[in-house]
Amino acid sequence: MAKPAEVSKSLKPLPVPFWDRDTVNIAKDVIGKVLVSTLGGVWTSGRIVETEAYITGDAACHAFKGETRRNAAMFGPPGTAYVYLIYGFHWCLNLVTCPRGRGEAVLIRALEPLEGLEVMAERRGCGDSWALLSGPGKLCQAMAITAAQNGLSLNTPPLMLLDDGFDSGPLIARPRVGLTKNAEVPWRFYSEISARWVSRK
DNA sequence: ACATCGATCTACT
DNA sequence: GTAGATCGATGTA
Repeated sequence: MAKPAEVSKSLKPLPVPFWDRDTVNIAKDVIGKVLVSTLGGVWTSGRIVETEAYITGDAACHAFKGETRRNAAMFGPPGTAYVYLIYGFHWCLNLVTCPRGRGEAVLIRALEPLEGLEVMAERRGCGDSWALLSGPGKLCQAMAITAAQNGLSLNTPPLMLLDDGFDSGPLIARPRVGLTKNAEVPWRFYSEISARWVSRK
């Protein structure tokens, strides 16, 4: 689907070398990038403002005990989506990182709304832009992301990860949310200047 | 088979 | 602050 008129700057896909580093650094560097969904025939987008890293040897990582049917997409190529259901209600979107087959990923926790606000608000049943995408389950609902997108590339519609050159500035590192295992490590990151859009401070 | 728990969110008190 | 919605993976038998 074509870009809407208001998409201005030089939006470009992330280059292959972007993925060629460790997952914690990818979790930091993906903040500021633009996530686009064209699901449902509607262009919706948001800027990533909050992420969490999940890596090999990390007891909180879904891949910790090896590959299962649920987490299989985590072992796919870098730059693809791992989508899973949490608490029986909410879909969560992860970016699979590299190297392929290690089962590492970055959880997308919050976005600053950019485009398609009306559709996203309708899907969410909520008109407050600050609450539209401020949580992993919320952003999937707003962008119509479900298990149907599990394993898809993030370089082609319906899901795209784009760079418009935005500088997110300094990041804040905090412990990840909702964990019992390995709960202390500060592998949740968010942009200080975008803090109004994050799920929690 | 059954019980428990989890990378959540909303609505209520 | 906490109850409740409800799915899939996992552990115990």
